[in-house]
Amino acid sequence: MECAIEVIAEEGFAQASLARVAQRAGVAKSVVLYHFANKDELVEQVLTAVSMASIEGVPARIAAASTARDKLRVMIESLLGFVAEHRTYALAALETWNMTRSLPGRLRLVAEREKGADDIRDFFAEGQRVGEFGEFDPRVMAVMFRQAIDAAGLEIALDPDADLRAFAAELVTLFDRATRRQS
Amino acid sequence: MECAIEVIAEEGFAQASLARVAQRAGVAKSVVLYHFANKDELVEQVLTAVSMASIEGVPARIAAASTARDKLRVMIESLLGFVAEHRTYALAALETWNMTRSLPGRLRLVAEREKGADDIRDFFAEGQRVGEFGEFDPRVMAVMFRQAIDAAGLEIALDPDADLRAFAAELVTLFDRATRRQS
DNA sequence: GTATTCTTCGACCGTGCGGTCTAATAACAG
DNA sequence: CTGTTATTAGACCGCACGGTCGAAGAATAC
Repeated sequence: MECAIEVIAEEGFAQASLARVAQRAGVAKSVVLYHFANKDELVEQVLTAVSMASIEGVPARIAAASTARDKLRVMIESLLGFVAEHRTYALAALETWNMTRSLPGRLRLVAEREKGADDIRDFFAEGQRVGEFGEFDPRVMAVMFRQAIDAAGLEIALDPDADLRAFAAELVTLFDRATRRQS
Repeated sequence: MECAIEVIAEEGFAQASLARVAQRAGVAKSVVLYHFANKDELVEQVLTAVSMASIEGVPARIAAASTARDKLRVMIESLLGFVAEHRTYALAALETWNMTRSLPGRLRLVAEREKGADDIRDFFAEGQRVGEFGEFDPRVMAVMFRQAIDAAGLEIALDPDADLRAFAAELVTLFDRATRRQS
């Protein structure tokens, strides 16, 4: 699995054939299929593992923040911190998700991701309810939040030396302004 | 080519084989290769055609706007208007771009897209220079602008009946706030 | 030590891919 | 009508893919 993630991240999802993954792991192709039943299962477990890893410890840090604005900052910094520290994982997640969207029969994964989006939307809605955020469609803001996280993955995909700390800081101020009250 | 765009948009880039495109066009596979040399050329021309179509008339409308904030609004509304009116084209562009990024040897196309990103970055920088925009990294803002446009494509990919007009309105206010002066 | 289970390997299979080639046909120029 | 060119169809090729299978080797249980 580790090897699968590496291949996807470094060579792209399209190049991540079972043979290529097996070669990287130093085993025969059939060994991969012995442990994973079929390729879809491999991909699904990769996606699950990566997304689990990406949000590890984030809920705790969010709970430690008192205000909604602070939680928002923590979320951005945590997620981009993960991308920066686990570039391979982040790239694999980006690649896999992009491909998964178009390939057929992956509705379960899409549904899961949408559920995560709902959580973020609810967070913005709650921030509005308590009066911290101004008026905006929380769903649209949630979509843009996710796009911002994905953008971090794109950054390191195009430039491995990208300064994600500065990028995160920019995103924090951007969303801070975008969620302000008053017109 | 029209058929290629349709297949990519409706069935996904991965399913858009030469045979599938030819079948859709009602011709033999070899006919496609007679007109396009190879698949890469087809993809490249599709991407070119779609991106040309997406910005058709946009420069004129931008020039008609006087302030930078107005130009920003016009850009968002124009691009999302295109997505709404030519969903097939927009979906094909999204699909193709996503795949192209990972596939090898497509550096030319990536470079072209990056040039377009530079233009948007310069637009934001100019807006800052004349004092209309506040302080932020124009490159990051340009990245998020592009992500916002892509988000529109994702919207119609997940829900064909998505209300892009409302989505555009939300984006306009979002970016309007994000580019405001003062902290 | 033997029987059983777990794991690995490499050969193999069917399929669909991008791409080539040949022959037949349609369009057209003189 | 004739020669030429543009266009089409379909058979074909080599390749890489996901996946299967049977035999051989490790581990483990008793």
